[in-house]
Amino acid sequence: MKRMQSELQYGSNAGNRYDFKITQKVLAGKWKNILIWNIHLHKNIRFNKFKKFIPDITTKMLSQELKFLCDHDIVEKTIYNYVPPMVVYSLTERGKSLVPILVAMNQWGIHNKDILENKKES
Amino acid sequence: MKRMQSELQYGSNAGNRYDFKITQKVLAGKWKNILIWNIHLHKNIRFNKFKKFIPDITTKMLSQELKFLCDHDIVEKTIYNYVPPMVVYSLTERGKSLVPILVAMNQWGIHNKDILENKKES
DNA sequence: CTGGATCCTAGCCGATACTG
DNA sequence: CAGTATCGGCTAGGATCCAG
Repeated sequence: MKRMQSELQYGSNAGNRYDFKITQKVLAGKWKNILIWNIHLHKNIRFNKFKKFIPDITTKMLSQELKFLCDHDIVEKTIYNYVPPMVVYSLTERGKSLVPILVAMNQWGIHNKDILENKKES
Repeated sequence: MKRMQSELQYGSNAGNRYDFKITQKVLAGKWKNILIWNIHLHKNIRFNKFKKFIPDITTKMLSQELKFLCDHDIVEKTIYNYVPPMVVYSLTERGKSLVPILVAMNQWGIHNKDILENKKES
């Protein structure tokens, strides 16, 4: 057997637990963090509004990532049976508890923009 | 032209700035955060010690990710011209400023372990 | 309007072998 | 001891089309 890993990679043995990996899983990828951030900013968003706020995203990725976040209890969807249908997404309590981390990451990013150019200033 | 993006994807227009993307870039992937965390825990580490603390990593990934972190001024390497050679890695000030974020992510992970199993409890 | 299903590609990452 | 080079699989994510 190569490794009897769970869903996430820990140090395999070594008693090390990298619990931040759980958080990373939820924020990883190109879109998840942007989606959470936008829902946070606007409190709740309808499906098509995302594409207005985030022009580059495709419906596939939007749908897929939103589903991921709902399945992991970060985001909550409310369906109104109108014609045409209306679906509103909002943050769960768990999702809201993620915001401070995104804020911290945002702050760090602002104070460290220069790493984008400065590749190795000898 | 499709999009005149910089190195990172912002919302392309929309005035939105996702500065946490900068931070994500530094913590992204399978190993970068684990490496930073281990250097933080042990203050400084020699190359081969990493493989002791992180058994699953290959030398390729270790070397590659360490280089990335050095190039982005997160990690600092000190070379001692011994025989055999000895190289020690430590966190820069910038790298240390990343630790609180990893701590926060770690805390969030500990308090939200259940998302790993609970896929959608209706 | 709100999605799901398919196909396809670039890049991440692992396995393995080699070097100063 | 401390790396680099090469080959290749897997998967995240984009394009496009279809559906309730």
